[in-house]
Amino acid sequence: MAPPVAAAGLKDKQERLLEQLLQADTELTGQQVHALLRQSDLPMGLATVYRHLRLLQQKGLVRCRHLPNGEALYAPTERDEHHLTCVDCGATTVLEQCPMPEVHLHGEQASGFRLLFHTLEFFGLCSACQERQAP
Amino acid sequence: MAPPVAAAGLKDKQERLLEQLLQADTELTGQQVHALLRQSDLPMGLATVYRHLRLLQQKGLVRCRHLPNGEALYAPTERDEHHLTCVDCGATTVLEQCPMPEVHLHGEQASGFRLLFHTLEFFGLCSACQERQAP
DNA sequence: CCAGAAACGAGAACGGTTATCATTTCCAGG
DNA sequence: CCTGGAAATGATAACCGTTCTCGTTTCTGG
Repeated sequence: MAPPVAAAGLKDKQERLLEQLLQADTELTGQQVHALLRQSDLPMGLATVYRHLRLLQQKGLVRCRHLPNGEALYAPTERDEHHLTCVDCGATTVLEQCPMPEVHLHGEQASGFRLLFHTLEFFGLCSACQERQAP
Repeated sequence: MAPPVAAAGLKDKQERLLEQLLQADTELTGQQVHALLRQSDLPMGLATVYRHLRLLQQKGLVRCRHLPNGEALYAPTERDEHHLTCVDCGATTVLEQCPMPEVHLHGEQASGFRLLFHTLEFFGLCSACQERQAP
């Protein structure tokens, strides 16, 4: 009956983590997830956050991409978003639709691999950065 | 006439860097490039290597992707390779052919962006890691 | 040959991620 | 209910690749 507050340690932490990612409207860094959970009813240490984030990846539930600066961003796999990122300032735009709707590797190529997810990212210079370095 | 040795400071460092990447048969990390150049006839500092690597990216001549562990790998854009990476052990396989031969964003989506390159990476579990965690 | 600007590079600083390891939580049996 | 061992946890230290800083060197073209 009660809202999702006040409950404690009921849900598996992993579920909770995934939930957090689903709720967010953007990709989150490990630290951000940690910070959000920190002030929820089920806080968990940074180490645990990263541990489960990796496990979720191995289950194919979470996808992870890296910004030019090396930061890692996590998002639920079911959200099939891809991005356009400026190589200079790092600004990223979400692409409306996956330019590659249905790509699956030819079974053979993926010898033995169990495919979990893919990342398709585009890089370029945003107009601002183009101008800034044009003159 | 003389082999590429003994010459010095003739070529622009940036060209040299690109050359190094072209010669290599795999992607290289910034540190590896630095190390290689270190024992060539045109050594350059680590900072310089990274500086130019970024510039080359902005020119669309070099592509960069990140391994699950965050390391950055550089390769010439003209080498249109993509990979299959194990989320667990990090092992990567080169895909024979780009599963997405000709993708260009609809001009509109890339409002203002000047497209330089893309990275399409697949992630999964290699057979070894699948077995290791199966039992 | 000279002054100002751009490029360099050695080493310090950074910062996100991972490893450590002592402690706590689970659980299946006694 | 106890109990002992295994797995999970988390505070903190360690890592390590990358970026910054800043004094020095190299270019440029006047």
